[in-house]
Amino acid sequence: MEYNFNSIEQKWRKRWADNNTYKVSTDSNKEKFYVLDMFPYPSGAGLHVGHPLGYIASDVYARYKRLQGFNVLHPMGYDSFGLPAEQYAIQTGQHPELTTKENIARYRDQLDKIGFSYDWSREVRTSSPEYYKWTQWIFIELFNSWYDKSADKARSITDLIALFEKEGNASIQAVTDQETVFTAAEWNVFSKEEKEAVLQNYRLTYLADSWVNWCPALGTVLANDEVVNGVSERGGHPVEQKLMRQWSMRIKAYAERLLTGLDSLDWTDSIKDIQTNWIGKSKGASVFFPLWRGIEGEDTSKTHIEVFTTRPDTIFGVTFLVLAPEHPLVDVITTTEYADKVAEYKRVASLKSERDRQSDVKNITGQITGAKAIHPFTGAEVDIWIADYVLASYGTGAVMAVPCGDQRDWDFATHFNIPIKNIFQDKDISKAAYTEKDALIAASDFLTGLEAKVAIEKAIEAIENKGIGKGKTNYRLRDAVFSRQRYWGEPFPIYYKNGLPQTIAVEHLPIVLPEVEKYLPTEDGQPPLGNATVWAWDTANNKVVENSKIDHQTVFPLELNTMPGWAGSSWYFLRYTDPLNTNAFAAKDAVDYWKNVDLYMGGAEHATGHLLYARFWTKFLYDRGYIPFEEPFQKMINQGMILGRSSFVYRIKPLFYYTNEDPYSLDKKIDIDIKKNVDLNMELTRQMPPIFITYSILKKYLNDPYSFSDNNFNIEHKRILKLIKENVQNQNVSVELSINDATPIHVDISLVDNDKLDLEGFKKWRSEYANAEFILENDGTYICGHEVEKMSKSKYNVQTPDELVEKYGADTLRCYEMFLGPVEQAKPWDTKGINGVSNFLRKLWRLFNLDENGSPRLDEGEPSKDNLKSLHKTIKKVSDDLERFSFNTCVSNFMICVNELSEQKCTNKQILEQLLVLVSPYAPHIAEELWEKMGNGATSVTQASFPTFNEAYLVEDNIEYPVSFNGKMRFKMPLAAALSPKEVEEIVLNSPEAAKYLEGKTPKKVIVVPGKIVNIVM
RNA sequence: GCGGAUGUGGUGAAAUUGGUAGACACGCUAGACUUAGGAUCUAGUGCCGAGAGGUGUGCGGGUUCGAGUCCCUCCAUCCGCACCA
Repeated sequence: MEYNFNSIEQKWRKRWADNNTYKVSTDSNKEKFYVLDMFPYPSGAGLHVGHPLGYIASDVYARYKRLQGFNVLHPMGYDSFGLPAEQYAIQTGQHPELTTKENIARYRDQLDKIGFSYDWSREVRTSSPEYYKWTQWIFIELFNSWYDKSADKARSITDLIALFEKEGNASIQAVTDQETVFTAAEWNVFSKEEKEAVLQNYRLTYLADSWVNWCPALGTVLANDEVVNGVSERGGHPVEQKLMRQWSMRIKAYAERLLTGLDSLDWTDSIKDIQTNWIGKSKGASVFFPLWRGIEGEDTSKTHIEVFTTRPDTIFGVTFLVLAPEHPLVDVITTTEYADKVAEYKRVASLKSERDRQSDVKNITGQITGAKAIHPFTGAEVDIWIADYVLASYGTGAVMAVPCGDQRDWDFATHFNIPIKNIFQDKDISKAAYTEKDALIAASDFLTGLEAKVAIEKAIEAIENKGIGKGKTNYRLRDAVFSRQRYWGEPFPIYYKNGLPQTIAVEHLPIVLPEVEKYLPTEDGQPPLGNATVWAWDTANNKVVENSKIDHQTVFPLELNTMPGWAGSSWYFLRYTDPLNTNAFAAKDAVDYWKNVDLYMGGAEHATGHLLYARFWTKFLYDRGYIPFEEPFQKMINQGMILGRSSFVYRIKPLFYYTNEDPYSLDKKIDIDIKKNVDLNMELTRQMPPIFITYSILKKYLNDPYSFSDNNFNIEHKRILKLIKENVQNQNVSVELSINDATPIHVDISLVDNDKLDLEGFKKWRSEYANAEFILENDGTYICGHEVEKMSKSKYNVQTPDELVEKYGADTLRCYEMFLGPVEQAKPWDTKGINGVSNFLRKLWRLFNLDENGSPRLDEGEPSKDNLKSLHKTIKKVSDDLERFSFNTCVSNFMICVNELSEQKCTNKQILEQLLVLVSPYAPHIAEELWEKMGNGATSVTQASFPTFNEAYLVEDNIEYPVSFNGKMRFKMPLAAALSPKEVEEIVLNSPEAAKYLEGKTPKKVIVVPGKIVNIVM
């Protein structure tokens, strides 16, 4: 009976769905295992073969864990809010909800064909109100929380208010933007507005004016990681800086924990490094430099510039200060003498985009302000400069310049002839700054003679004792802007009363996205929700009502922004544990049981976005006691991208010229000739069929154009040339067919097999190629060129999983994607090898020796020693390999096993049954079918147990010892495994094979590694 | 510039703790069978060489009886960060 994958796979897809084979429940005594794929955004383009790579790997692992007896949670859903659907809506007027639904249906259809073991009853969609109700709830929880540094966790804002009422804010250790101090008495008489203004500085999500990446074309704000090279990641539109009132997330509060938490995670170093880098921790000190404005008698004791430095040990090397041009004190301190120049410098700096400022490193610019600061230790006066190499957004926006120890300061000082003071013992700083930390400090009062490490501590101590600063840790991580001026996102559960944000109680959630007529920003620049006519909050009836009812008494305007893409994806893994819960984001027992994700599979491109924000929200929910773990994703594997293999045809154009006018002559009439010839070519080329040259001839030419001669052309070339000549009526016209301007043209990969072009198909592909002529190989084929590129429609190299499932079956596709190579690695997609995998499954099928009715004719007796050895070798290899996520080598070993069993003509039932279980995570359909045919119809192979490895079957009586001389393997010698190293040595040395290499000499040394190798040193 | 990853046949790759480099496939070559299918089977296939043999894991060096694997230097490709004080 033939292996008919199409009907088998269809049958089992239906059977699994009907029987709820992959449904899991919390209620279980089994140990849990949580396998999750990164949330896909359902794009209109559907899936190509690159997408399922990670899904297949995680599915194989999930199935493997099930066979091992774990209760495996393996869900799938959609990150279904997002810009593309909105862009499409703007263009077509089609509601994003509709396109999103269609795209999801398409995704689902494609996913279903691959045979994944998802529990679809747990599907979630971020854009469904039942889901985003809880996204809104988390937002409110963040709004109602503050970060207590002394407890090092988030706490309820009501605790904070109680503290304010009792003791004011002076002694509260919080992560806050609050600068002024108030007493309990003062707090208690603050107005409601004043109180809220203060609380905004403490809340974990808060309103603030912030500089944002404004994208006018999209009418929205983008996060830093959504901006690539100054244009929007999606769409490539220009982005500018704009000050806007926005919701922000106080992620900075978690900077330290996000950093230290990385140690406990089983992620790649590369991702951890990216996050470490992004958080950007630096230890040092902030130091106050008192100002001296040069005006006699003025009290300057209260005015100072705060700088941040990581090298307080070099403070005696300070010869000037530099402020960022945007620093608020610049205008205050600049003397009248330099006012114009400073204003001009600031103007020029403001014109430069962030990108220009970054790329222009070589051009050193700066402006002296005329103001001077007092060195807090030496009392010396130092000039204060402004320069755009200092960033307003980092540290304090001011640096103490130590030109002897910092290269940028050195460059600046050298450029402007500022003195450089050397404070390093025996180090030359005439050519460059000395930036290493290994020098002894010199000429630095109490720091002289100390090493940097000691001196840093000493300096901080002195700074703190003197009251001129303190040790400080700085983070590069910024608070995250959380507002988007978009339609297709979660609405905020916020309305405004007297301009103050008010939250809506959880029992009235979700606040459902309103209908709008247009998805664009309003004419007066409001976000798209400004177009909604029913978008006001009625506090009396607790519902959304018409805008016309707004009276600012009981009916108030709702927030017009929506949440960013990362809101819904920051907690979705929690929802899968209890997706239908209407009373909580998930029931406590569900979260407590499933906990965090054990294996997370997805791309590395979310390193600073999703993976950081999800960690932040998880830590927050942990702090507030909602979940029992601090990290969302314990182990992560980043699958590599699958690249496309594009195929090319090469078009050449004939060159026509008048015979009586040599095209290469330098005649006086050359201009006229050229024009005549150009006209001739334009006219005649249009009449000619398109001509394509096979790649192998072209390759010869490209490899060595100089020695390429007409002899390399074959008879085809002459035929075409003749054909063209016949087409030209004019007798005075000559023609050449040169290949040096051959144009590569992408050709659809479905027309190419093994680099051979389907000529008839190609002619039908495009009407302009209908009469194409080809310069072919001698065997009459056309060989295409190829290149590895990203998969894209325009390159005609997209391979969809659907086509392959149709042609080879889902099991073959699954095995082949795994067989390609290590999952983490980027690799080109090439269908060439898929036949090999398809053959493997057919060979597996044949092992079962099915008769015409599909009943296997198997041997029910005891398996042979060889059978057992082949099987147990595979059990060991496959379980070892799966434990280290080496999916590709498993497939190879299945092949080896099937090859061996075929050779042994094994039809043993026990052996084949266990083999099926081993293979089932990779090829579930064929495994189920054969499992059933073997008489296990009552159960599914998914309920089987992973076979147990028995070492005994692998024990060898004889070992083929490789015998090396000086490390080079010369011959092999079969010897009894029981022999001692000494005995092995003797037998080998006395063998005739060895004599050949010994040449009568006595070896210097003989090394015998029992069971492994013999090495003879001559 | 800094940090990370990767580099092995014509191709995808394997070699888990230093122990037979190239398993398993693709492709290619030759052959068998055939009602000519993109089927199946057999043999061969890193490179150089007729052969004996030599040589070989990006380059160069080192440690070791033995190195794809460990150490040092350099090169290339990809990714991330980048005036970060």
